[in-house]
Amino acid sequence: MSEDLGITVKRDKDMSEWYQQVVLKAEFADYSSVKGSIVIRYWGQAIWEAIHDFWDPIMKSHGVKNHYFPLLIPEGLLKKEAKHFEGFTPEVAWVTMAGKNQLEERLAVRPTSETIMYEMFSKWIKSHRDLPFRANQWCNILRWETKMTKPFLRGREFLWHEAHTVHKDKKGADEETKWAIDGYARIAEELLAMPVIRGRKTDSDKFAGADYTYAIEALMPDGKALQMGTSHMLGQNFSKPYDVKFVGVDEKWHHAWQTSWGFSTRAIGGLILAHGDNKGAIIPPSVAPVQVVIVPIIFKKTDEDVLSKCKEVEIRLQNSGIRVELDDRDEYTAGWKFNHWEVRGVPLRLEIGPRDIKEKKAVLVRRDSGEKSEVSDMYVEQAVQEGLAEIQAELFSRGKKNLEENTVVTESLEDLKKAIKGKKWARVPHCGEEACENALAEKVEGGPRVIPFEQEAVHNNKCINCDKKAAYWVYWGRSY
RNA sequence: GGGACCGUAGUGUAGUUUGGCUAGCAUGCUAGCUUUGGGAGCUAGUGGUCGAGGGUUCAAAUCCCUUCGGUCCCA
Repeated sequence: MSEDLGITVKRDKDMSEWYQQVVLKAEFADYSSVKGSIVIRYWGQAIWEAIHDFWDPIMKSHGVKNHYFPLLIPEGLLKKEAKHFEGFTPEVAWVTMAGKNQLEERLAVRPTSETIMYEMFSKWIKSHRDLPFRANQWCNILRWETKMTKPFLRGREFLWHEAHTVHKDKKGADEETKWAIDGYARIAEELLAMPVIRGRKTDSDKFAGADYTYAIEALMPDGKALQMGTSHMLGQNFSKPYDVKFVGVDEKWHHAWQTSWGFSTRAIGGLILAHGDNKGAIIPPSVAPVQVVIVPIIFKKTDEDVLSKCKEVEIRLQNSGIRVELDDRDEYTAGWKFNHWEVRGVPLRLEIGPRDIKEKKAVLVRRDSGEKSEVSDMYVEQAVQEGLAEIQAELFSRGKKNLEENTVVTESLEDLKKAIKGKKWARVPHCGEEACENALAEKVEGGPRVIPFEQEAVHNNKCINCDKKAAYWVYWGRSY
């Protein structure tokens, strides 16, 4: 056995190196020849599809209709909302040439699609009867990051879904913004087994062009926060320049109220970071491309029996709606296969050998705990179902524990510094003023992550940085 | 925005300080035999524009410059 096989660094020792090895060795993704552009391989793509398959029907039943809008946005169109343009300008890539010819107007490769969508919305929406209007697209976007790219977590090109909604009044848009962030929390918590904090971004951190931005933030095991989804209340900031308006019941024209919200492949990176261990990834059963792998333990004389039993069990599990794979490759030993599937994070492994057949049982092994148990052949389906449910719950409660143990609640600047040094984040009172926030960022590593919806009383508390009265509790920490 | 380190076969690396042999090793891959309850063994074979471009030199993986890519640290 060589030391090079498998993951060669401990997760706690060097999380960055560990993460990179898991992504590559478990075939979630591979580097392409363009910096910050990764190839999402089958293992990562399957998880993205699982997220899609969970969320897409929820959106549809909420009235969202899927569309596809063009990749390229003319500069003039992108510029119409000034703050939006200013915010995205540093990261926009431009198409300036077509063949040998310079284009008359350069075209932006979409960093997000508000502008190109709203130009169309203004054409399509005429009456209050058209509202609420909800359009979504699953697509790729390009944001030209210059530094610190990391597969899934920060890259130039990534996949996401972006939904854009139009409402007749502020109330409708406010409610929609909240609905979306609650939905994202469900993806994170129910599907990906990652507990998150829901809240509002501080003004310095909100989406360029929004009135306010809601976000969900998860805490990674290295103490860095990961923003996993955002929902923006756009107010009338876009409806005015892009002329999205309707005739109300009062027979007058009104500018509409809008929201936009997105969730990206970044979540895949979060999932790997959040659940993995020294052996590799651990994928929550709900999104695992393979939920249980059957590894036959084969000896020459009996291999026909073992293989046919494995096939039988595979079909039985399939019929119970379980994603199962039989690893019947004869070029690898059983031990090799164990490691192969462990790096990839398959939640359960079922071992079936001659001994098991004789005793009418199988050996079931949990990826999260390594725990082995013998299950009677009769109850294999049930045991697998239960095992999957237990692992899903266990991963979530581990995450919950990590979140609780690594959240410090303090009103002291020193304790905040100590928390950040100790790879935690902290919930602290803040006055809410941007200058003060910047001053705090000078003193303490990290930045404001999110103002949680659930607020404790603040009236007796002073801002952690200045002596003014605190306006809210905010999570402060380093981030991806 | 500032700084540090790294780039040699599909993968991981030795060699670079002090320029000089046919660029070495492991793993992978291919074939055969053998083996299988935690990355098996033997034999034979395969695989390299030393990231790219330029310079110095009789001679460059090695020294110099530029550039691309990767990683980390600080703001």
